[in-house]
Amino acid sequence: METSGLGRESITIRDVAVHAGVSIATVSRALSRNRPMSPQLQEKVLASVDALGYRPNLVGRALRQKKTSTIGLIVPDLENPFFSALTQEVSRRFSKSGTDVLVISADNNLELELRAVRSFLGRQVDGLVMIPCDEIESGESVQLASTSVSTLQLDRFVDGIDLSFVGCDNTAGMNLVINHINEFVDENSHPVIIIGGGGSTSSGRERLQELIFHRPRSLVFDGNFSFDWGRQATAEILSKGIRSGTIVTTADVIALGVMSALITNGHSVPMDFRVIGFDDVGVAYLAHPTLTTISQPLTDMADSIFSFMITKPQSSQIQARKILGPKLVVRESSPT
Amino acid sequence: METSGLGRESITIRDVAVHAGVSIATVSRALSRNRPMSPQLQEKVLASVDALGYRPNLVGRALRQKKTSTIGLIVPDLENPFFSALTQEVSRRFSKSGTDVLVISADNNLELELRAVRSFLGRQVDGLVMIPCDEIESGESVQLASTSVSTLQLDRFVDGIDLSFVGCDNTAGMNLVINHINEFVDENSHPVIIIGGGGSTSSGRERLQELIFHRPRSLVFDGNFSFDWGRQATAEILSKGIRSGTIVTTADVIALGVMSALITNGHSVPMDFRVIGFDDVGVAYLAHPTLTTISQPLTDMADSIFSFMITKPQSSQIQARKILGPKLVVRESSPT
DNA sequence: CAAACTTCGGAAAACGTTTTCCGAAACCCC
DNA sequence: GGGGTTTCGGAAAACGTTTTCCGAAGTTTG
Repeated sequence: METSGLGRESITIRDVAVHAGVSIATVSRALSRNRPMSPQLQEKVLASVDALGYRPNLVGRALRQKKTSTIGLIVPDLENPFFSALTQEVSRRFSKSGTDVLVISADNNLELELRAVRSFLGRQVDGLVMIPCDEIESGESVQLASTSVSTLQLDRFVDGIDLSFVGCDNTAGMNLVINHINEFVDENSHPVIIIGGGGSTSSGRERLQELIFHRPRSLVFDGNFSFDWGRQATAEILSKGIRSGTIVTTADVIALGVMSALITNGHSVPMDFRVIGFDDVGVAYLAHPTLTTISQPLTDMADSIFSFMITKPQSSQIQARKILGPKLVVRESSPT
Repeated sequence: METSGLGRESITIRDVAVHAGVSIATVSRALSRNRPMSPQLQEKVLASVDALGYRPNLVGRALRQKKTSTIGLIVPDLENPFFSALTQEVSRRFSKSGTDVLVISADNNLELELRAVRSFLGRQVDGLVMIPCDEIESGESVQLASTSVSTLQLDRFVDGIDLSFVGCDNTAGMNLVINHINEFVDENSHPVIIIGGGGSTSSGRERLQELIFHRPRSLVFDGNFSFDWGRQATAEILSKGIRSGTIVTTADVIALGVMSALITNGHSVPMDFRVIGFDDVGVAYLAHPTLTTISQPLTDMADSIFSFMITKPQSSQIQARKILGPKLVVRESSPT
């Protein structure tokens, strides 16, 4: 009787078969209920499984079935609270159905993104969900992914690639913002300042475009989706001598950076500057003042991704796009 | 010549072998450089690999090698910015060495945590890193994990389990806080209010204990690691008629909730209440006022986890504990 | 130059499953 | 009770790799 030791020999289906005095095929069937079998035999096998504490080796199963019960999710940056919330939501949705979601953060880096795709493909994931880093440059990664496995784009898409997409309607979202600011902005006396971000992503571009379309005479800055960029852009604004206005951003992380910089420099929000974000991340409600923003339907997005994924055997010609409706949440940073 | 279609037949090592006119063993060797071979043959094989765009099936490899080049990471809650930052850091560290980190969020749920362990074990991960949900109740999960695979505890540990741990020195961290508040707290006139969280986790408990030990006469609240709990506790404090003091919390997320609630109710930080957090998540610097907190050495933690993991073949008797030193970061929320 | 190594490619086993195929037994229906 | 159908367990193939083992060359050595 060897008491553990370093012996990490795991029990296989064969051990169970021997213990129960049946063939391995029978064990497999008893567990998978793939074919009806006599109850007493089934019970005998299950008893052995229990006695030995057998757990199937999913690698072996995957090799045989050509199916891993796993999907990959590639996010640009886990530290952006919007993406971590979305990740959580997607995982939750899939875990209900028994498929695991494996997450890799590309760290906003195209090379890492491509590596992530390759890794997932090699691992034979059953599907791939990508939030592409770049509207153009991620083309290679997305293309590679989509030719080998059922692939979905989430939140952002790559230009010119015929591939299903799930995301929120950024244009509609920005129109809500426009309507909102129209309530207090007098075009001539009260400047609108636009701080974009992620201009090389589809969502960043869509949001920025819509803003500029409706407010063509605004001062525009473009950077990336980060706290720091918000802070930096604010410094520029202040250095131009601007001391009041409405600052519309394309993401909460930017808006939070903006508010932080404004307040640090002694300017009041919303008295001097109104600030508006996009995404409605958890901290938007926590900031001071609380941040007006556009709320994205995270749960709906996750649900859509899920149903697209399981009904994938559609003709690959018909690529569906699911665009979900965002909502305006007015808070202290931009009172009417 | 069939132009794609739905045919998702991937090329295997056999196809490469045929194309290059060699055996599959040779192809395998050419790719793995496992055994020296003549350069011209190697080149011929590599050319075929390129021509066909062959990528090895990692499932097949894993089955044969009994090794997946994969580790699992189980976090309690991805939406807590501390954990998402830590996750990113760990992933980054391992990806340098070619092993993928698969992440599952247990959603602060013991059942999901156990399921995550089982899933990872079935997937034959080479190692498992856990941030246990509960100091006691996670025992079953951690035990199960550690008996089957090389397992490490990160940031939190389970009581009474002999298993390596990497984390920061919470006691030392709280001592830094104590020293800091001693600079302005007069024991009798200026109350210290303690808002704990995660009392059923080792880190939450350690932090709270140390605080209570040094400030035994403080008002103490205990809840969980969340914005909402911070807000809720603040409401209680205010309802008791307390209008000033120093509020020490056991996590930034709590502290941010506290500040938010205080300011919403018209109380000033730091004039009326000083507030202190723990973790130094990104938003701590963004809040208003900026939050005094204890900074944890995330990169060092990831590095330690990595080196523990690769040098695992230590005798399982000698369980190492790596405790890293935290740093105090004084910001606007608690001036001296 | 024969004997003893060394080098290097290929055949085949192995990893742990699921599933196809077979054949034996049981059952049913006139 | 015999032919046909159904039921049900087991043997073996298959999934895509890596690696062990062989044996045929080539190379050294006394």
